[in-house]
Amino acid sequence: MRELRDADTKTLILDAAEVAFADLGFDAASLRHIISLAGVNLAAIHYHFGSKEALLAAVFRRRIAPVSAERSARLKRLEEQTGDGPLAVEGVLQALIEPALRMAHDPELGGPAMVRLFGRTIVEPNETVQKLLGEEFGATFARFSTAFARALPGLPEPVLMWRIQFVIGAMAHLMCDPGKLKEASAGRCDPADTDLAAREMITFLSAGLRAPWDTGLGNRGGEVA
Amino acid sequence: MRELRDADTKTLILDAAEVAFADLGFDAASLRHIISLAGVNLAAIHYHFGSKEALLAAVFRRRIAPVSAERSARLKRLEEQTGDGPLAVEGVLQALIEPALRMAHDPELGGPAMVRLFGRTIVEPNETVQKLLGEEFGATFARFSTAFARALPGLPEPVLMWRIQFVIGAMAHLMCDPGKLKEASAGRCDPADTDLAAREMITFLSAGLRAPWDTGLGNRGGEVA
DNA sequence: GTCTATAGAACGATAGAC
DNA sequence: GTCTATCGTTCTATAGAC
Repeated sequence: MRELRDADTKTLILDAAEVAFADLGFDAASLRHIISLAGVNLAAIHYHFGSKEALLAAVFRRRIAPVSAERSARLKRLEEQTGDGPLAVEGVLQALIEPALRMAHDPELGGPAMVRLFGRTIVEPNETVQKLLGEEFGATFARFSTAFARALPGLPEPVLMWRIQFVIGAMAHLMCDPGKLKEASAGRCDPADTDLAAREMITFLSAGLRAPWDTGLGNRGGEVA
Repeated sequence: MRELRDADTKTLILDAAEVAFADLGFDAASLRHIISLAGVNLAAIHYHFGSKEALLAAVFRRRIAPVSAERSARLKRLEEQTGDGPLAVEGVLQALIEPALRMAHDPELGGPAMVRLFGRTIVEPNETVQKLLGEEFGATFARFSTAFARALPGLPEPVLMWRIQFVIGAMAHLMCDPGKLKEASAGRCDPADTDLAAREMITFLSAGLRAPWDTGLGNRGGEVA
């Protein structure tokens, strides 16, 4: 466990970069802004990380492993408890959402800034960032796609693909810009209440995922599970 | 109707900026990139628009008025047809989504690039861009918030606020990065098929909006409408 | 209105002393 | 490992000729 009181330069940079990338986006967050937040020298970034791009990768990798592990563990537990039947959609969503939102309450996991950065990364237009996202999230994405398919037997695969994109979009939007909800609701909705946020998301998204689908024959597909 | 064959400098710049801002984001799309797309001089941008920020505002304003008008008209028609009862959720979603996606097929309305830009703007971290979005979208947002409330009587307002954010997030993600769905589905889902996209979105989102809600007392709220 | 030329600032990255 | 100083580039914005 690293002591905060004498955090080394590398950690100071990672912490500052996390906040800067989350709030401003990759392009707009300059190395000079990051060093001023971290209270270190400009050259230190290149010494420890090599480049801006490598810094983002380091920030991301530091936090994503615990989240991915927790997601995977929850999914595995759900699968074991379920046996051979279809998975509960809510359970799969929980395994996807809660480990990400849990970061907000634990500075060890990154805190609220890391939640924002996770969301931001998904909608970041920069190609380098998207490549990094694919490398770091690809396995998790595939794992959950399969789980959703097993939770929604009968749902045609293309329809599921559309719906998974909606799930990701809704998650990303709330995670990367929680201020918007607070502002729109004049403070009555608090995105910092992550237990509530998870519940609201799971309620909404599970209903969406389970919606009857259009068979393309003018009729509707059956209810799922 | 403006002739494309001898479009004036101002229009050339607007067209190029639309594509550049949509694909790269506001910060990453440089004026030099835009003038090279447009085939005009760098000074021309400042002469016609004054600043990069003012250029984005001009790009945005040129296209948003027809969309907002169409959205409002559809909502009004729905309200007139409905009378005093609750609005159909699907109808409200249609009025919100279809006018935006319709841009893709009509170069007069901006084409596919403008759909991407609409989505991109929503998730753009730049403060200036968010201020512009608030000014241009605020009235529409308020109008549709009211319509959703009327379509979902009994749904507590804070819950509705959460759900509207999920709707916006799902829309924005699909609009600003249609390539992701195509890639994730290995080409089997085509986001360019906007009729299908609208149907999939409306099916998913209306089910989410209508989901039973948690009353906070351990029981569930009634079904809506 | 359209251009060339350039100002002035900020950027990522690096060399080299300590 | 840490720093200062600076390189070379790119950015938005502008001055001024035509």
